[in-house]
Amino acid sequence: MNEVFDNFSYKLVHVDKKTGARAGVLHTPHGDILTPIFMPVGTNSTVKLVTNNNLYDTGAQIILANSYHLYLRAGHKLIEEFGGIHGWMNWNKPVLTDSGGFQVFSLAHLRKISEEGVEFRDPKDGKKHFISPEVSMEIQQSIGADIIMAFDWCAPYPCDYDTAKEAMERTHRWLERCIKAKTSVNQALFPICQGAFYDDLRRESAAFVSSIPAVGYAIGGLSVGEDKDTMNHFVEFTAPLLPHDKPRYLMGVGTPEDLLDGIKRGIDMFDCVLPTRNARHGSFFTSNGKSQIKNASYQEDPKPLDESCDCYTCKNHTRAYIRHLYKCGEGTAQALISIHNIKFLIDFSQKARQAILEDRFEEFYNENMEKLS
RNA sequence: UCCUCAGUAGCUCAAUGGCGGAGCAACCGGCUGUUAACCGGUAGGUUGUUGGUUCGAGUCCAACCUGGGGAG
Repeated sequence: MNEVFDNFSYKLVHVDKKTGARAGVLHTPHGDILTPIFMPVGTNSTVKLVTNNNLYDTGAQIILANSYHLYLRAGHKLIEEFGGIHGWMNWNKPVLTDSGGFQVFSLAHLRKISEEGVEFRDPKDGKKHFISPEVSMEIQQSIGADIIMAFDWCAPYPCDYDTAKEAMERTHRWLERCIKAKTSVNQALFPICQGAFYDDLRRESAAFVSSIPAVGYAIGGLSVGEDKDTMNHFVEFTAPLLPHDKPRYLMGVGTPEDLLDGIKRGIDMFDCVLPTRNARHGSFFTSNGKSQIKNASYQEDPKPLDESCDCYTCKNHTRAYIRHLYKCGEGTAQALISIHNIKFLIDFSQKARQAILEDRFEEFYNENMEKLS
């Protein structure tokens, strides 16, 4: 089993004395990742509206792509012919692919689940496709990301106990099938803890996934519509049940506040569509909370999006200019805000890391939570 | 000068003689392993003007004003 992990290692560098927040280094075949880290999402093998050079400039250390979307278009076999996702998109840093498990949740009305797997209808043309743990592994191995995710059943919120239990147990059986189907040694398969919003299920799922040797472990099924207190409870409850010496990935999270809350509770990796989706919708992060470039108050504002940010956008452009572009429907505005939002979250995760290394994460947490609210 | 068509929210247009609406623009908000450059909310009116007919007029009648088209 060990040879599977030869190309990966994780070193827990420091644990903040007061909070237990963690700083680490995850070594992958395409480079090291300094945790805690925010990972931008590039579903279709591009972080929407952001070119690679701009993405490198944000300090992105690893990006996500999606198996389901790339299987439908352009096709995982084609990507494999282009040298896997790194060659395909000419990105030389680590990549993580999601398994399609989130689409069990997000495309709930377009899919049918069975023990064997999930039948999806393509939202674009209605054609049926069947994805099983084995198919997901095949897709993800062709795509060739450094980190691949188990094919899971992400349950909705709210979710009754019986369904939550069924989703969790099936996720566990599917995990075993993923492990059996996986043959590549240059990819780390992360198991996913499910269990919806029930302590006993979360405990059982955390114990199950922890019993399986892996480079890192994910917490799935959160940030699916529940309130913050609920999410924080289940992160706080679940994270300590996962192996202490392995990275913990909280899937689909989040906002700057969510990063603070997650890191405080022992999370090491985050991904979220918010920085890019919100950018396309005109919303940007600042040290003092999010705002909307559409607001009339920015019409003549000569300041950058965030005065304490040194991203390409903030170094070069004013709020007035970006607002003008946005109101004119110029995609450049969305691209500029995307760059800013991504760098903002990555910087934020790395500042948190520095605070952890210096045993001052609690102050960092309090100070930023105050400013962001 | 005459004929003709039109005039309703910032814009483009709806509304049998019976509570004046929509889309866009404006303003504001939401978005969490992307079906999302999306979704939602708010505001916005002396229906060109003045008279008339009518229980009741954006709607019918008259005059005028403004604009388009045509004739001379």
